[in-house]
Amino acid sequence: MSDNPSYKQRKVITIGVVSELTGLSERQIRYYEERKLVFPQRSPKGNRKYSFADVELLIDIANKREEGVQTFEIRQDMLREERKKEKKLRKQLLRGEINARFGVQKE
Amino acid sequence: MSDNPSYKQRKVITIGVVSELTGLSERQIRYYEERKLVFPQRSPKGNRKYSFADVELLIDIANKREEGVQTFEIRQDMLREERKKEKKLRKQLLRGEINARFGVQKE
DNA sequence: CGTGTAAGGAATTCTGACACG
DNA sequence: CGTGTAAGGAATTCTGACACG
Repeated sequence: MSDNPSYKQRKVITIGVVSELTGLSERQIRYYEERKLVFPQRSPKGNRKYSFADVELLIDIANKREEGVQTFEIRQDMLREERKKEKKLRKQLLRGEINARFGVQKE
Repeated sequence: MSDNPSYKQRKVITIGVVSELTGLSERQIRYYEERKLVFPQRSPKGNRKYSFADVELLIDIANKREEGVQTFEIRQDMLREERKKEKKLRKQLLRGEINARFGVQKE
């Protein structure tokens, strides 16, 4: 009751901390954004803010880069994955499985 | 599998973000630390880092302050709560309920 | 392509202190 | 007691660019 699991998604971590957490340089992190692999939020004054999910994604990216995978390919794979998930979700929506899974919410 | 729920406890949020999240001024947040209500971690260069749990605690503190509760009393209540939980935990340990609850981990 | 670095400026954070009440 | 503020310095972050490969 009240334990919000969206901690993982909240964008609250500054780039310096992300750098420590991932072992990547700030330069690298910003570059991966340029290549559309990560999408930090911006604070009012323009500072980047990342989520734990972003941190994990960046670690995955770092691993792929070590294997020699180019940012371009990483992006392709990510886009494919996304489409796959969307497709699945659309199917579920059609079948009304969402209600079934979570129980029908009556206001 | 692999979804670490310790997001809530990781100290990664800078004081500026905590201020936005809680509505408290940085001055207030630092003062509550002085009064031993919150315990941020320090980065190598001395910057404070907070967890989501800290943020929630600070929100609770803010609510109590609005009700006129003094930091001194808030601290007392927190210490009492802690002792209560420790007592409970000690009991469980004696009974071996920990293993029962989580299943026996064999390395 | 992916990353390092120096550059200059703007914003952040820190501490210790004075203020008011 | 709890919080605001001005002060001065140190660390952070930002962008655009040049460099190497």
